[in-house]
Amino acid sequence: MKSQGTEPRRTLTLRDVSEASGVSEMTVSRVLRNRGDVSGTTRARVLEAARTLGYVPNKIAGALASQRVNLVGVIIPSLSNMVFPEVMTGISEVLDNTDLQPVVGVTNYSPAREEAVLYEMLSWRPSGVILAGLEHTAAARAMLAQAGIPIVEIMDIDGQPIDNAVGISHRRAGRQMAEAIVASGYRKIAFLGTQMPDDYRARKRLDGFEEALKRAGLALVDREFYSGGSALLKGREMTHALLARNPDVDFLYYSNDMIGAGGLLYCLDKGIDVPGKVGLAGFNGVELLDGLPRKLATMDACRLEIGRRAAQIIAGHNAAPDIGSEVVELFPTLQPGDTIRHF
Amino acid sequence: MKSQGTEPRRTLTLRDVSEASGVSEMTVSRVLRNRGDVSGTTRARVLEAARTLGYVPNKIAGALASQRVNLVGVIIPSLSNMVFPEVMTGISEVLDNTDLQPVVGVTNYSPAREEAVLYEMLSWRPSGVILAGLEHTAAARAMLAQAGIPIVEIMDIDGQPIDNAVGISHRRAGRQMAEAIVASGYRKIAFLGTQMPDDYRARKRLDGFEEALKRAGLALVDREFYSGGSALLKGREMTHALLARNPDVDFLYYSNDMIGAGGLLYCLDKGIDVPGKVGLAGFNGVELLDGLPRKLATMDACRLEIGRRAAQIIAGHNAAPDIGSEVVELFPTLQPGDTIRHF
DNA sequence: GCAGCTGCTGTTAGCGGTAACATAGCTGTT
DNA sequence: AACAGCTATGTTACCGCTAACAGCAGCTGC
Repeated sequence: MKSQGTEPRRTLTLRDVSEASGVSEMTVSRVLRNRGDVSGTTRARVLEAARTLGYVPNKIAGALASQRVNLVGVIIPSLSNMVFPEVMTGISEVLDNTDLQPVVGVTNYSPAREEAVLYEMLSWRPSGVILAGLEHTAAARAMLAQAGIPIVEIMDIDGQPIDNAVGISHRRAGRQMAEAIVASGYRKIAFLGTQMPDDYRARKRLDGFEEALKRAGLALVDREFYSGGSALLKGREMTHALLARNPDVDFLYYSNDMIGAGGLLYCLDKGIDVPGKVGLAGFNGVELLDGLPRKLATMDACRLEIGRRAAQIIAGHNAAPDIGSEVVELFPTLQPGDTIRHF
Repeated sequence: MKSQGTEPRRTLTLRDVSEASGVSEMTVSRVLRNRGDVSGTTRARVLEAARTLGYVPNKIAGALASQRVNLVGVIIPSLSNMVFPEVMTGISEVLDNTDLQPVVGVTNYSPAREEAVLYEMLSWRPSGVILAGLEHTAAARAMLAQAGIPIVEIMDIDGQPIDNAVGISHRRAGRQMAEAIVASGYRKIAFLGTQMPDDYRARKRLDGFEEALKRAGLALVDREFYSGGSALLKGREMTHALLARNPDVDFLYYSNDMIGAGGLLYCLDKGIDVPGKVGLAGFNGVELLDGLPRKLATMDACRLEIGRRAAQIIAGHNAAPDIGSEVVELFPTLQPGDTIRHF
């Protein structure tokens, strides 16, 4: 803090270490970065001096001089819904084996905020950017395209990526789920989800879902949206409202597992026969579901793997700058759980 | 990306904007930072040029020249347990009204990793650091003390802070919960929690809890620990194991709400009378609980407020550097819910 | 008419490192 | 002995921006 024990002490520089160890600043720099040949004795003396002084290198100066920044910007909509932390885990896992470091920015599903966060990040000249989704403001797209660094758009591949992309087809995922539901004999199907002006992926799932229903000669019986609040509680409330409105509904498709879990708990509370009278399904494959009394049908979104692959792309470009762009499609698997009836 | 439309284009600098708009680099710099007087016409010309070129300032150079970095390092143990995202929300909420920006680092409850993350962060010379807990490696403490920037240790105040601290007394929280439980007539009390070599706060809660039991002439009947995996599921499993071992236990105190929720679901599944035969309590006050069939007793940890106050301290020091250190103690409230019986 | 503003713009000298090149001392070779 | 070929270290010139100060109009006031 401010006025520590000894003196007013300004912050240390290479020069301080250089003077303390009797070699040039350059040599100190080399030792501290393990770059170039330095004799064992000198290295030891320098390290000793740096340690006792408590020198912490100034990466700002280093980055400016070397034109190299070991940071990777990661821009995600939210931290509080279990899905992005897992993506982060995948990213960290891979970057931990490189000299790159993730830096997180959060947009709260606001495109304007995404643009602002991106601008801020690019102004630190990172080695790459990973960001969620394919939909961005025009300005954001322009910045990304101009940045001259590898960009990976994650989660979604239904659209035109700027550079690289890693994700799943949410449209297809929605379709698959609808097909499975219809195949199990459910006919009166309803949707419950987030209000999604800016959750494009939830919208794409719904689009795919409805498309497959249509192809089967069906249509959604009803739909219910929410925003904000405890997802579990909202799931209960929405389920209650929807079933009250449509007592004959036989399947509830939720846009995410959390509200699905709320719905499941509600049905169990009310003694509703699941999956006999009503079937349920969510989306994401969150770990939370493992602890529920019954396993909710879901599709995992390959979150960990998405994080890993995205990081690998950035790391790859960092090691060998002239690789081309790529699009990696992952395929989620349907986990039927205990809430879709089997024949 | 790499080879976009037009030319090989190196990244733009102030000079490019300066040439495009016919004024000096300094004037461009002033316009872009809204610093100093610039005529309206010039300002407009510069902004126009910057916009059409797609110029993004280089904060690395700016920070080096001005010796000012608008970043605040935030170091937390984990993103995946609902508690830290909420702290982050509080921090962002406050910093959004300043020119400061949070940068997150995650330690996974490892002191060595915390030290590494801290070193990395300090090497970017942030304007302040917020980090969880009062326990750090000796080297980390030394770095923090030397950094010459405001430090805020959050979550916990049972110990000696390096500079500022904002948090609650976990020891007291544990004590309070024990007192409430004993007051409700429970006598055969067990603890279920995380294995906590490095979760000092969970340990302090348990310490306080046992201390209060002892004062009431009681002791823990049994205890059960876990690590890793789905907390909800673990809660079920541990509860099962513990109740099998001790059929006469009448209260289960969980180290966090998530495993508590698992325990609650288990008890409801098994038809165990809650809170008649067995009472339950957790810790944290997570939103998730609102959706459960019955409300788990808990104590909120003031997470949002902790984030806010910590950010305010940093912002305050940033505005007026000569403020002294402070310790802010917050007081969690006990939420009895439906899982402690009332007289 | 001129000192003394005020308002706008330019110049200079770094910030703390690192790339690239230069240099000094040693080998081992022929 | 002379020289290439090391290895270990030092020197120089920036990286892109901003603080601090300098300059120069055009006014104001007396």
